[in-house]
Amino acid sequence: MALDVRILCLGALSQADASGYELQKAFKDGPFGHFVEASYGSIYPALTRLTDEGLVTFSEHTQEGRPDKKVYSILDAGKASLVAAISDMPQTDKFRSEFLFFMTFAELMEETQIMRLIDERIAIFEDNKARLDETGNDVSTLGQKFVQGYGRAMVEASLKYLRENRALVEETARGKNRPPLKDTVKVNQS
Amino acid sequence: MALDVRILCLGALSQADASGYELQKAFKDGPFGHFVEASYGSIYPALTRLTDEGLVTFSEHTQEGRPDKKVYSILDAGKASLVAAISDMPQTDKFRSEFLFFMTFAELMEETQIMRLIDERIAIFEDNKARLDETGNDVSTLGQKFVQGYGRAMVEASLKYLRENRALVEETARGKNRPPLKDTVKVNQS
DNA sequence: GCTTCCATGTAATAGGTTACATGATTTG
DNA sequence: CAAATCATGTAACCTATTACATGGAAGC
Repeated sequence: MALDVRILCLGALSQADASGYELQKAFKDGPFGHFVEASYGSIYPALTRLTDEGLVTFSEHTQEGRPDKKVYSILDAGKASLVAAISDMPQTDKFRSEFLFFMTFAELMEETQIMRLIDERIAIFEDNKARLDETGNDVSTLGQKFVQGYGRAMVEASLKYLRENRALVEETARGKNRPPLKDTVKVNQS
Repeated sequence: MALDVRILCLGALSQADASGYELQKAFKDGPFGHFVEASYGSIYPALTRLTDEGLVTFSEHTQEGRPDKKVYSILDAGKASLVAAISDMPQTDKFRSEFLFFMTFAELMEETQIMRLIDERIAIFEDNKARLDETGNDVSTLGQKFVQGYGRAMVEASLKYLRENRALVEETARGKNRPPLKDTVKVNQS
């Protein structure tokens, strides 16, 4: 698989040296955050293996008041490996959404639950948006800007859709003389 | 995990009886297509297990000119199980994009490769859009319409962003007296 | 004639997550 | 005083993918 945790680590290390701990944070909150994820249980073994393969090195840093850490740096072989990886054709995105699956069965839920689902969704995307704006400052290359812009476009489109349809669902749930819910979903047909 | 293949199968079977083969097709091309996926290697064992647990049954259908098939139906216990599953709070979406990861390292690629990447992406989304319009006819419930509309909104936002930025990247790649690529990415700031 | 579609199923393998173990320090 | 942050690592587990096995019929 082209996008395993090892390649992820190489990608992050190509931009800045980091420890395993920092890599996890970077995947979670950094500019990769919205389309990538990895746990410590996969990052640490990946770094060990990358070291064994001669793609990265590390130096140990002793810190006062904090645990020691290993700061990894990418080697030329690692850079070559990254370039090779991004020369393959990318697989199609994997998007797995429990929210959308749940919403498919909206008729099995109560209105209050549906609204709660949508509201939480909106809150999550507002968070995402805020985080994108925060991290906006430390992106510099064309690629990073493109990716960030893409993320922002998606978040904004999601929020727009959710807000428009939230209002419609709410209205319909309140009034009883109105046409059935299923005819009121507002779809943005281009 | 709330959204494993077993729940996926229950969800699909709550809407219509189907064989394992048909379920895979439904996940791939049907109304779930854009946010769910499952292979035969996971569906068949899942159906066996659901049967053992008394959540579904099947009847064997012998067909002329075609292999026999087992058509599965959801039982009341299965429906209850599905309702229980969608009562949990959904996990946040998992979105894993090789395309975006690759694009992050655009400076390591040649312009032609970047353009190829973007063009293929656009083609994929146009396909998705066409498929959404095709399957648009057999969705009927509020939930299905909501989910479909969401998918359409995402696809359209993606296409819009890709097209706008494709043009910009192309222009910048052609002219040499222009500002560097990294300053030209068009971001839709709300 | 080759490929795709129909149809089910198993085994090997890969890949990851969760939980655990450990422990000082800072923040609430 | 409890919780979160920093920091690394391992082991058990789970889940799903890939490849394989099988085979007729229909479409190109």
